[in-house]
Formats: sequence, C-alpha cells, structure tokens
Amino acid sequence: MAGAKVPVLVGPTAVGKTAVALALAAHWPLEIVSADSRQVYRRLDIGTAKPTRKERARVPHHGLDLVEPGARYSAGHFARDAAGWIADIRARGRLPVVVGGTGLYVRALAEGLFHEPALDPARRRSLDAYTARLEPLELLRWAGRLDPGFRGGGRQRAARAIEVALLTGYPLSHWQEAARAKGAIDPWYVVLTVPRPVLQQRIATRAAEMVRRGLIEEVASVLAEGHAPAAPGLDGIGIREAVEYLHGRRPRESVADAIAVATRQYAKRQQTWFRHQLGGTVLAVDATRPPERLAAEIAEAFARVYP
RNA sequence: GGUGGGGUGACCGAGUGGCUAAUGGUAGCAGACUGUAAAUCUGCCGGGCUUUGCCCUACGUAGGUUCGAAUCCUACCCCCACCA
Repeated sequence: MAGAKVPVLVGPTAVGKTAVALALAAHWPLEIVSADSRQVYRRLDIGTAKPTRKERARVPHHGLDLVEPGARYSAGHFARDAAGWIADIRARGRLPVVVGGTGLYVRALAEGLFHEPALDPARRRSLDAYTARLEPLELLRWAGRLDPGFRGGGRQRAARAIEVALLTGYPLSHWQEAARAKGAIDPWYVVLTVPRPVLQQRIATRAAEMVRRGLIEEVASVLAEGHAPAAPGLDGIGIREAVEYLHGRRPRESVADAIAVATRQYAKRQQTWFRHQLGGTVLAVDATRPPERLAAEIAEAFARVYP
C-alpha cells in the first residue's frame, strides 16, 4: 500500500485532533484510523477521551474498542490491524486518515518494527511474573548480559529485552537489525501544535470535565468486572487517579488536578516524540484556529503534495 | 497573656558550627524511545561569569558570638498546639 500518501494527524492530547479529522470529512470521503494505545480498550470511554458516539456516526472510526481491559495489546498488533483497515478503506474508495497520539503506534505503522518471532504465551507470563519482582538494577544488568546491544532505558525496557532474548534465543538487538519490517503506509504528517498555555488550559478543562461526566463511576464499574489491578487497560492517565481514589489512596477533590498534571507531562513527552522521532514530510499547523479552517488548509496542502 | 513547637530554595521536607548553594520528594524544563508506550527511563533545576573553576545572593527580620553560622545567643515579627 506504500506509494499512496496517507495523512497522519499527530499531536499531544487535547490539542483537538479529532475535531480537525472530522472537519476534514467535508473535503474528502474519509475514514479515521485511531492510533491511540488507550482507546483500544472497551468501556473506558471517558478516561481515554474517545470520540463520542455522535462523532463516530459522522465518520467511520477504526482502532477503538478492540479489546477487553484485561487484554494486552501492542504497537505491533496495531500495525497489523491498521494495515488491514487501511486496505479496506482504500478498497471502498475512501481516504484513510490516521489520527494519533501514540507515537510508537504511528511509527509501527509507518516504519514497521521488526518481525517478532512467536513468544510462547505461558513462558512469557511466568517470566513476566518473575521479572516483576526484580529490582530495576538487576533487570538492567541482566538485560545487558543477555543482549550486549541493549540500549538501556529502565525496568520495562530491560524486561522486554530479557523476554525476547530468553524466549527466542536471540537478543532483542539482533531481531531489531536482522528482521527489520517495512512500514505499511507512506505517511504525510500533520503535526498539530498549540501554544503551551493554551494546551494546559485545555488539559485542565478536560480533566475536570472527565470527572464531572462520570470518570470515577466508569472506572468503578470496570473494576467491578474483577480485573487485576495491573490490567493493561487500567494503566492510563485518569484511570489510574480514579483507581487511587476508589482504593482510598487519594481524596476525591484531588483527582482532576492529578489528572491534569499527569496529562501535561504526557503531552510534553508526545511533543518531544513528534519533534524528534517523525520521519517524512511534516506540515506543522497552529491548532488554535477553528477546526474547519485547519481542515481546509490541510486539504489544500495535501492536494498540492499529492494531487 | 502564659507554655511548648515551628518558620529552609516554586511547594513539601531533611539538615543542629566548617565536608552546604544546602539530602530527598513534588512541580517545572530539556531529552531518550523498535511489540506493556497515557508506558519506561535520563539530564538540568538560586543568579551570573572568561564554567575542571570563580563571583554574587540565600535557610522569617535585625543584631551578636566565632577564624567560620541555616545550625549558637539576643530582640522582634509570623504560624500552630495546649493552658488561661
């Protein structure tokens, strides 16, 4: 499918990506592919700021509500799924537009990761349980021994390096070099930016809104399904803070503020990623302006680049 | 009014004579990032400079003791607790 450019709208949370994507529907017959590692989880709608029912009715969305909160999803999984959706969208004669906040997911789709050999799920689970109990320092040392090419990065990345080395017999860095994958799309990046004070204001408003609209109740009901505290779907900003409150570890009135702080930090990391990690053509647009106006501008620029 | 406790860098909070521009933590800033990524990590974080170092300013305020004070003494201001 490479060859045909795919518009990829990226930017920090709360910058207004969805609104712009929806406005783009006035210019193209399009379908949206959401590259968001949290919105793949079912039911956690408020906490992950999913597009509303109405918005989804206006334009078909892909990549939402894919798995149960207890299930593990991943960048590689996303890349495969998204390649399929995109092919289907094209077959329908429409334009796929990738919209995302999860940098790694976008990269997995646009550049490809590496062909990961099958990892035995049972061995993986028991290894996970084992490494979870080790100190970060031990994990790092172990990862370095198993994979001389290990580039560091903390507990989680060390655990990943250990897992790959042990379960495949070859170090992670080996696979990364020897089994490179190709991207599934040829991306045309549009980076939405907004001055920091504006973004922080939007984030604060959104955090308060989430609580007001029932975030805590939503999380409580998902919790009531009996997921493990460490369930993959429960590990997200907003959800975490709600869980802390529900477990009596945080006063209710501090929830919104804590969410805003964590979101701000996350938005910063996203901006760093989009500033340095994106390969390919990039159009930066100031998202302070109305979505319709941005959409027109983006559509026009795209037509110039890819008539 | 009395007694006791306390006032430390944006915030919380260690530090009780030199090794202190001051441990930690938080917030903030910058960065990394190949299948958990809303994750996981790293660096910086009083100001200035001719930046392996130097100079200012700083631990409520004002004095004092000392070669040397955030640390000791005196007075004052403010906060908290209890007693009146």
